[in-house]
Amino acid sequence: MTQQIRTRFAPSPTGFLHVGSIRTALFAWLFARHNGGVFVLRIEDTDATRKVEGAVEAIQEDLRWLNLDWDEGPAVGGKFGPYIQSERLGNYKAAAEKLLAQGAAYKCYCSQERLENMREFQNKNKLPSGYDRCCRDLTEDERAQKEKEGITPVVRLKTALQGQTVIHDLIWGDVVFQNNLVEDLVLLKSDGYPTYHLANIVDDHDMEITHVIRAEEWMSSTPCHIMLYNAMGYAVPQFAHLPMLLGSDRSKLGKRHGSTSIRQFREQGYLPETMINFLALLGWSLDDKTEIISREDLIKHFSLERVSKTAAIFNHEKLQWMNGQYMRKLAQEELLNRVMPFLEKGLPAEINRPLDINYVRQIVPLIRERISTLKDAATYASFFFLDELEYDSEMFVGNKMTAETALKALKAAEEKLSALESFTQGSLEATLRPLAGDLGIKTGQLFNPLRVATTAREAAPPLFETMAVLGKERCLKRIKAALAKLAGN
RNA sequence: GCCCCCAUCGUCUAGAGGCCUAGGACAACAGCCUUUCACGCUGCCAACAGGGAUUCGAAUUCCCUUGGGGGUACCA
Repeated sequence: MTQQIRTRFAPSPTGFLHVGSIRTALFAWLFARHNGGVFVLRIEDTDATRKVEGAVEAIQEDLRWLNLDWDEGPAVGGKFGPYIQSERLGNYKAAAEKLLAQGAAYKCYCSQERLENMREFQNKNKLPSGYDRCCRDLTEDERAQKEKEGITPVVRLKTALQGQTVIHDLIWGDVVFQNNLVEDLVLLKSDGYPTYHLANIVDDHDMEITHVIRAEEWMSSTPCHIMLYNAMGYAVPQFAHLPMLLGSDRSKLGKRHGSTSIRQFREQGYLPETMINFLALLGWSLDDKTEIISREDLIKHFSLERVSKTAAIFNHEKLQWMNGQYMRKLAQEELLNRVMPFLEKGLPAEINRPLDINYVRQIVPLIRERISTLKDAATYASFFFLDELEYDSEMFVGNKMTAETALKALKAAEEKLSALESFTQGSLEATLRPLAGDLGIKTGQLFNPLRVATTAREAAPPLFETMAVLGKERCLKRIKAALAKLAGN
């Protein structure tokens, strides 16, 4: 019986979750689920200055939206709780004290100013960067002196000065670092909070995390983490560093690249299943052809071996295409339910709320092939709801068309339609198609002005279905308005 | 500057020495379908960064160059 696999996602509550973080969460979650393991959510709020109000709740909401469930963490608890680091401060302090006592760490009294000067000097003289270990070998007297001066020290790790540390990464293989280049990182800040480095190691150990799955940007501090594990007498977990997510200019995906928080994608009308599928394929692939893959298959087939090492650019076009795929795959009623809130929110203010769901139910099949996000529905379908349409008379005069033919066509259509009892796709087509012939014009020459009259759009769903949904009264009213507009020009 | 890493079509990727005249997808382009727009379908453009080495044989192994990314905080 092998050890139960436990992974965690450990975001800091500094705002809405970034899609890159979500990708990390997804991979950690998939790895746990694939292996029948445990997925832990832990909040890393050790930077008091960056904490954002409500972020802890927002993180959970986004994860729930994506259906990435956690077995232990905020809201669900667990035997290793609490899962919020600011509630575990005692643990880190104890760890720091233990390291201090065994001589594996030391107090550093250097001022910010001195550190800045040091960095500048190092850079200028092409020296390796890192703390110069000024306080590492302070004598008892020197330390007493500093304390007397009232300086609150930080605690730094006493890293090995020689030899090398090897990371056995599940994705990158063995990566070797020279120990003398590993910095004496700060473990405990002067405000009493731990840094990420300390808190992370202590919690991952206490929470029995077996696989640390995190972003590539953590690679370079991993040697230090390994030293920390060793100094604490902890077993070193397995590491898997995920390749970066880049923006279109190949730099770290950030605000400059448009939407980056998962919340923004949600608000733009992307489906959670799209986001999961899309993100899973950023750095992982099943084979040489699979693009659309279900959550179940993802769990079934996910493996770290198939994670690539190359950073990936976030491709919005492909995401949009994929969202269209998922939207079209949704059952009619399901799509209706998802679209409703976006219509309620996105339709022009003058339209009466709440919307009639039975009316929207007729509209959804007409627009589903024509929109690629839920949000698109509001702009695309607004003409179904508006009382007064705004016509651009140019639109009536399309290819091989004059205002006169358009006027003639609309006039004739109005008469025919007024007399029509049943207003269905079939009856409309049966009435209007022959009419074109009677008028001696092509069907397009009749249908196009009619489309513009009833929708005020050049691109709209199929005419007869659209008119049937709009209903006789609305259609006639719009045709009259169009006629007036045309006559006026 | 210093440390670490990466390198296949514009983009996401398949490829773990002969199956590769390098496959799939998005995008682009050209068609078909069609009352518009879409959807769908068909076709097409397009890549192994460069140079050495190993080998009968290299996209696949090694080295160098170049390019790119990440780190270099009392942030995570």
